[in-house]
Amino acid sequence: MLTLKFIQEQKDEVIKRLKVKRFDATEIIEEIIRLDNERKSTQAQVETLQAEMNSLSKEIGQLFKSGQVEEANKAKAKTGELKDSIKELDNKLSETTTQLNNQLVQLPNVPNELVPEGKGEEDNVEVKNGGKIPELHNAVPHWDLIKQYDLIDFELGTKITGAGFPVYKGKGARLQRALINFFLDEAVKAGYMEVLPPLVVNEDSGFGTGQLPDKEGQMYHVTADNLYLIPTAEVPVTNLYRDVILKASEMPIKNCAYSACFRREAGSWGAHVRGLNRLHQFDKVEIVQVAHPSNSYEVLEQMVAHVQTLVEKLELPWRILRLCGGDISFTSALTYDFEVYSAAQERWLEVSSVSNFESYQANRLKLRYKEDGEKKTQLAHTLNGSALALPRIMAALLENNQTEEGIRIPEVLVPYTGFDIIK
RNA sequence: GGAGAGAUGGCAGAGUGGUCGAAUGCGGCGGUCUUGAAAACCGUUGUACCGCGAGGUACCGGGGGUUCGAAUCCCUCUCUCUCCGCCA
Repeated sequence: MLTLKFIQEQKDEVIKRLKVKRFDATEIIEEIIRLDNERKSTQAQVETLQAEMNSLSKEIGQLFKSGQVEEANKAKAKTGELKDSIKELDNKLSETTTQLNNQLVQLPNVPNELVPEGKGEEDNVEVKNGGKIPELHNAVPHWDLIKQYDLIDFELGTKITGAGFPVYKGKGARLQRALINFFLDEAVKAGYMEVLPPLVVNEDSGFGTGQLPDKEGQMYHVTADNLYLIPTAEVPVTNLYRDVILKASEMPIKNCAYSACFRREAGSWGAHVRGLNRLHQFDKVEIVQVAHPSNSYEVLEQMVAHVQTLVEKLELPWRILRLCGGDISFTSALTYDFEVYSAAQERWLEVSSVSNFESYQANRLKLRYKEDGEKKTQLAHTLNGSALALPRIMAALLENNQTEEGIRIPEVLVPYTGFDIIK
């Protein structure tokens, strides 16, 4: 969430920039400022009374100690009223604070200046592309290829779990594992430290990265223990740094993680979400960085560059989009999406999303740093990106590399798969 | 799942109703000494909020209560450890 200081000091700027996200913040900001001011004055009152109470209590203690019991009892009588006022004001204070927080979490992150105006996907701006779109005739879509070569079984998944939970089999499973290992190895080579996090997180973690309180419905909730299945490794990995004060010299922190990801995603199930295009459970390798505010945008560029090397090595046609205000997420300040071209579906598939959250998550996480020798703490910046999400990569690889003989495996993956063609 | 013990500052660990934001040790930082380092010695060392400032307030796992006053007493939740059971 945004800091109160920022909102108070740059109110008009916040309203203006949130318009790019198509969010009218005028009212909510007025309310936040009103509540914050109320909070401050109530707090001042409470603290004055508490100070009074503290000194009175000390006096009573002294009186008892010196045996002046009567005096002490007299003084005691005075505290009752004070106590009541403190209690009353204290209740008001916590009520105001709760209301303030409720408003604050509803305010999205302000977008960076680079974020273009726009309503939705169609207004995203292509910033770069590469690779070659293969020319295939009668290309078979991946949902048919996986049946033909017996790589993934959706019906079996439906039988044991439900729709959107595929079962990978034989070379399909092996290819999946190859991609995971390839992505992890590449990330480690690029300086990211690998972590293998829990796939289930608590409420605090969900709040820290911004999934809770509002996007509850998108996660699977283990109600018996009040835990959530992670929608992305971003959640557990970023939360490793919750309530942490770093030294400036420790940044940037670079972590990567493979995880299964779980999404309830109550969307439609038409042609565009067929096969591997949208699943309830899928695999992903995520890269996460905690960076100094002064260079977090350079870090973002590096992360984008890293993802680019992946799609290039996989020989997939790719393009990078800068998300417009209407398509960028609630918590992000700037996001680049990677898409790869899927030759049989004849459309671009999103396979990565790389974002700078600036201090928006850090403020929720209480993730701070100190400059060398400085006493005051400042909020760090957090970033993350998919590197990469597997299912659509798999879809594109299968569709783009289909030949008369079978499905050709890109060279970089052969050491991982142990085969160079699926027949 | 059953029984017991516990949760205090970066770490270890004292404190069982007032003078305790909290002893002491270690670690960190600064200094003295030294050509430099080590050792020794001296000093310093939590976070947040309010306030221009002086200063004030809160925090001893979380929440609630008792009391003029709570790290300390009571209730409750969470977590950790030990033993037993079960188990990949």
